[in-house]
Order: sequence, then C-alpha cells, then structure tokens
Amino acid sequence: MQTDVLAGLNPAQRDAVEHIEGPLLIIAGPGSGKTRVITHRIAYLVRVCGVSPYRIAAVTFTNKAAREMRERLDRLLGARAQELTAGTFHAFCASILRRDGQVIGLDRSFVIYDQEDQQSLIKRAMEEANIDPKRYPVGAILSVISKAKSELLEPAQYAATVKSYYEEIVLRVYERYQGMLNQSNALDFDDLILRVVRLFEQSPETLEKYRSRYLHLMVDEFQDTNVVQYALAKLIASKYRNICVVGDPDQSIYSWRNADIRNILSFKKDYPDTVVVNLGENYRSTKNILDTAQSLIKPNKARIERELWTSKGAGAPIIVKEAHTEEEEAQMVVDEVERLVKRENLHYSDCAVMYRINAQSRALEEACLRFGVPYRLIGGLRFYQRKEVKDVIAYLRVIQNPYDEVSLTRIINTPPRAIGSRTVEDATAWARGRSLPLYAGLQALVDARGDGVLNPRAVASVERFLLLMTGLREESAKLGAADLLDAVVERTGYRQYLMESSNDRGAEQWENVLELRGQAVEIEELAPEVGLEAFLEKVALVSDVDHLDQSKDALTLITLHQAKGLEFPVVFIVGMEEGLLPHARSRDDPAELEEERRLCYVGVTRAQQRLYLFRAFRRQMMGGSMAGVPSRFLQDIPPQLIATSTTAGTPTISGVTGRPSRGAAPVNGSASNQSAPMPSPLKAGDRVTHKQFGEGIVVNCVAAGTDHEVTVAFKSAAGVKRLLHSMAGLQKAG
DNA sequence: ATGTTTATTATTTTT
DNA sequence: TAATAAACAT
Repeated sequence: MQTDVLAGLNPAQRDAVEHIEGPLLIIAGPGSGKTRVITHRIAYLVRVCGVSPYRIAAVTFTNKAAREMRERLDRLLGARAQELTAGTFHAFCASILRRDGQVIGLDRSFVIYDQEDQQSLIKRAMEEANIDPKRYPVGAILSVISKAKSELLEPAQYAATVKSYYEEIVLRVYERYQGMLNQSNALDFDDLILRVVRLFEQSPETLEKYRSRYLHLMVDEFQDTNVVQYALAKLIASKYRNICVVGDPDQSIYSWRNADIRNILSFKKDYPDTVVVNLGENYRSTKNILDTAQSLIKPNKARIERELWTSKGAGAPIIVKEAHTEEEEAQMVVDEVERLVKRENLHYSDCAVMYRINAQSRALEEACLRFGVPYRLIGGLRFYQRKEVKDVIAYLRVIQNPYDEVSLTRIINTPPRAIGSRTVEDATAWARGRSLPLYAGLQALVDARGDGVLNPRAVASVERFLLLMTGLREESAKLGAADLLDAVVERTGYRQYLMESSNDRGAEQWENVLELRGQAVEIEELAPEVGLEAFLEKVALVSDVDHLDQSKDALTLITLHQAKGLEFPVVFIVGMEEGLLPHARSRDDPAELEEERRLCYVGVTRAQQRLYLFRAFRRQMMGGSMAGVPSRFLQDIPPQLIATSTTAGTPTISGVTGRPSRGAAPVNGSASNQSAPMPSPLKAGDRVTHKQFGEGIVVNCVAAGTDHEVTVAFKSAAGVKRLLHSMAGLQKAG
C-alpha cells in the first residue's frame, strides 16, 4: 500500500509527502508536480497513516484547483475523498459562517457581494458623505478599503492608522460602506475571511471545534495569500501545528490584490521548526524553455536564488519575431498555428496565445475569424458580470434576503415599472431617517400612503412591486432554484423585457439567462434541500475559468494572469514591448517591475514544447498609435536559445539587440537611426486598389520608420484601414 | 421616466 | 478608438 502511494515520486516529492508532522513549506517551481505532491500527501495521510479524510482540509484559491484536487483524490482514495474538506478560502469561510456565523450576530441568509456590488455601494456611501467621486475615484477608494480589510483592519482599527487627508476620506467612506453592508446583511469577499477570523477570536468554542477537527491543513498557492488568509490558516492549525503550505514566490503575480509574499518569510518565523522542501525538477518544459524562464527571472533582486532542472532535451529554439503592427502580429500567430496544425500534427487546443491586457485579444480574435481558426477567448466579458445575469441573480438575492439593498435598487425598476430614481432616492432618505432598511422602509411608506414624500402614483407602483416580491418570496419556500428562476423571469416581466428590448442583443441575453437556469438545475441535483442558498453561493464564488472546457478543439486566447496554473504544448506571448510587458503603469516602481517580470516568467513556464515571443513596432493604443520598444525582458534571454527567423516577405529586424533606451526609440531597429524615411509614395486623395479590400481612397500617409503608414478608406465593407505601404501592396489607380 | 448626446477614460481580476 | 457613464433633453 505504501509503495503505491509513493511510487513514481522523485526524492524531493517523496520527502514532502512523507513529512507529515509539524510545519512544512514546499517551494514548488513551475511544472514540478505540485498538485501531484499535494494529492499524494493526502492519500499518504489517509491510506498509510490512517488519518480520516474528515480531518484534513486543503485550501486553494480557485475552484478549478480544488476540483482538480478532488478528482485526483477520487482516483487515489475512492469514495472516502468526499469526506475531505477541499475548497477555496472563500467557499470554506462562507460555509463556516453559514453554520456558525450566528455566534457573531450574522444572519444565515447573508448574500455575498462581488466587486461590482461593492462599487455601487461605495458610490452610494460617497454620495451620502458628500465626497466628490471625481476627485476620489470609487475604484481607488475601494482598493484602499480592500487592502485595509486584507490586513485585518476594520474601520475602528483602520482609524488608528490614518495619517493623510486622503486616508481620512477613505475612513469616512469605509465606515459608511461597512454600515451599509451590515444593514444589507451582505458580506464582501474580504469579509468572508475576516469575519471567520473574528469569529474564532471571539468564540474560543467555535475555534476549538474547527482546530480540533482539522488534524492537517494544506494551503495551495501560498504566495498568493494575504495577511487575513494566513491568519486564518494559523488559527485552524493552532492546535496540531500540522500545516503544510505550498507556493512559489517567483509566481507571485497578485500583489495588487493584496497577496503578500512576505507570508513565506513569516511562516518560517512563526514556525521555527519548519521543514523546507524544494521541488526543482521540472517535468513540463524543454530545456530551452526552462533556461529562458530562468534567465528571465534571475535579474529580480527580491528573490531567493534557486535552480530548476529538467531531464528533457533542449527542444525547439525559442522563436522571437517582430511584426509591424498588432494586426500583423496576430496574423503571424495564426499562420504559425495553422502551420503547426497542418504540418506538425498538433491540435488547435495545444496552442495558447497569452497577453498582458484584454484589449490585445481583439486583433487576435479578428485574425482567427478571418482565417477560420477556431478559438476560445477566456475572460473578457465575464458571464456572471453580464447585466442580464446579474439582474436575475439580484431578484433571487432579494428573495433570499430583502435587506440586500444593492440588489434591491438594481431591480426595483428593471424592467421599467414606473419607480424612477427620484422615488428611490426619496424613499431611501425616508427610510434612513427612521433607520429602517430600504425594503422595510418601502413597506412602511406604502402603509403610510406615501407620508407626503411619495406621490400616489409612486405609492401605487411601489405597492405593486412589493406585492410581486412578496408573492415570489412565498413561492420560494416551495420551489427549487430553477423553478423559482422561471417564476421570477415570468412574473416580473423580465423575460418579456429582454425579448422586446430595442437592442438587438435580446435573444442572446435570454440565452444567457437560460444558461444560468441550467446551472440552477445542476445545483439542485446536487443539493436539493438548500436550493436557492447553494445556488447563490455558487454563483457568487465561481469564476469563468472554471468553465473552461478543454473538449472543443480551439486555440486559447488568455491573459497572462489567467494562464497561471495552466500548461500548453505551444505558447505564444504577444506584445513583448515596453509599456505593455512590463506595463507602463509599473515603470516607476521597482517592486511592480519585478512583478511584471514574474508575470512574464509565469507565461513562459506555461509552455511545454514551443515558445514564441512576438512584438509589434506599432500598436494602436488609446486611439493613437504607439511606437513599440522591445521589452527589456527580451534582452535577458541568452541569444543562443533564440532562433533568428525571417518573416515571410518582410525583412527581419534584429530588434532584440541593444538595450532599449527610454525616450527616443528607434522604431525600426538599426536602420531607422541613420536613414531618413523614403519619400512619400502616396498622398491623401490618391485612388488605390488592394488585392483583398478592393478600391479605396488614401486618407492619410505618414512616415513610420523607413516605411509609410497609409490610411485608406475602402469602398468595400473593409471600411477605413491603416496599412503599411511595404506590406499592403497597394496599386495606384488612375 | 426614458431615450439621446456628450464626456470621460482606458492593467492585471484566483474569490 | 471604443466603451461606458453621466448629463441632458424630451
């Protein structure tokens, strides 16, 4: 039995699996078999050491990671795997709070607010506090509040740290915001963790219940934990001290979401008897790719030197290419993907294109569409953030918890039912004056016939709305989540509202609602008795990457951030330019630059066999066109790992030589410094023809390096295009 | 109360 | 450029 759990593990992995007593820190390089170690360690605990799975908790950051862990354990442990606690920090905390939250005065039916809900609540808090959202952007305030919460600073504690006037403003908003959350019986993501920590602090009995249950605790992606999450982990492990954390400081890319790498250092301090295991053997990538990754990450100062190795061969060289424009860059990607599929016997799904910002996906999408390459775009407009999906969820939330003010104000006039912003404002003020929650305030106002603040028409509308909601709330007691959803979209007229809406997306929006319904059906099958509650929780704590179905054979388009934890035989990283990777916003902060470097490292280490690094000389950004300087990261790759290749029909420019200088940037490699642009080949008003787009008129023609950028308005559906003269093959017509 | 126009502003987003 | 939000007019 023992041999079979340990079989196939390398010595370091085996050390990690067999070390089961006391604190353990596993530093897991990319592709080092981390998940394998975690799952085998759990299997070892259960099958060899006789620990009940019921007494083991494994915490991750994504549902996907949790699910994968579960699936693998199903194979290793069979049915017993079900007893294991495996989930995200947030899901774990939500279930603790549903069970034991009453101890700190939390109502069981609380709802969970996502970022959009938070923003709308903060906005209202600012309005009520008379703070100008122009001077103090909502997003910025929210991120400060979130940071405070992630450091265990509730308004009272935060108040003690306030030093600047700005923080004074934040404090004022924070206090109000938290008050409104409480009144709405709502928790934001940070609260989920924070409240559990407070629960454990305030109720030793509750803490005892959990810390004595969990003989073993494992934390995945430890480099991404924030202060609160680590505090929680310490509390859970405070009885038995069997805490195992797994992470890789070089893959820390979420510091902007308050992840704190220092937790790794704290861990060694908090647990001086920590055993550290280094997983350095990489099973994922070829030697060339791994060497590239290492040369990229090496320059980081705030880093512990570490070697990774592989027994794989060198493999294909890294391919670095330069395109003129982002369109050409996208086309080069697509061409190469096609070549790999046709000639190298690969599938589309073996390939992924990664980029720094979502806006970059557009050119790629267009190229895929044009050349008929099937693709799968991750992120972008996220399912659960779509208006129609959020609207329906808001109805369900109000049914579960009528105090949820964000959802209530969202749906009170959607579809339009003659309850305008004026009515809502007046009613809110009236309710505030009596310290009533909005929903109760509306009821009281109807009973008081408007009480002089609402006109009879408005009172009638509100009364009709309340009757509708009361009816639905009664239904909710007898209906499952899916049936309830049906009742909502029918009785509120939401379905009709979508179908008849003037925009042409109505049918598509309705499709999304149906997809949401499908998920309700799924949940009901799993947990029929807690239908609505389970559904809403799932919907709040689940992301889109979770639904990534690998079944369809398609090219994956994904941001570098989202790519963490994934792997592909072929990886393209596009936009290897200063200002994009590293992103311009990180330019002035060395710590942020190091994070950009880690982000690049994460991207590179996703590749198993082939890696392509592309950039464009010119890129459309914020309306204008920007000259792209090669990313400084390209300089750090040893030239011998790179294949110098030629783009068909275009001169190869060795833009990877010479450190990019700030300011005066050569647009076109070596040539541009000396040679003046060629004389203008075309001028505005010239008639031209293009072999693909047909006839057109030149709108503009400007020098771009040694080339010219020609803007042409085509007669065809192509419309106005910007083309490089050398590339476009424009024929001047009479 | 709702459709239209102007103004504004552009990373990343595990939960 | 293009998407979204606030201001505006109806």
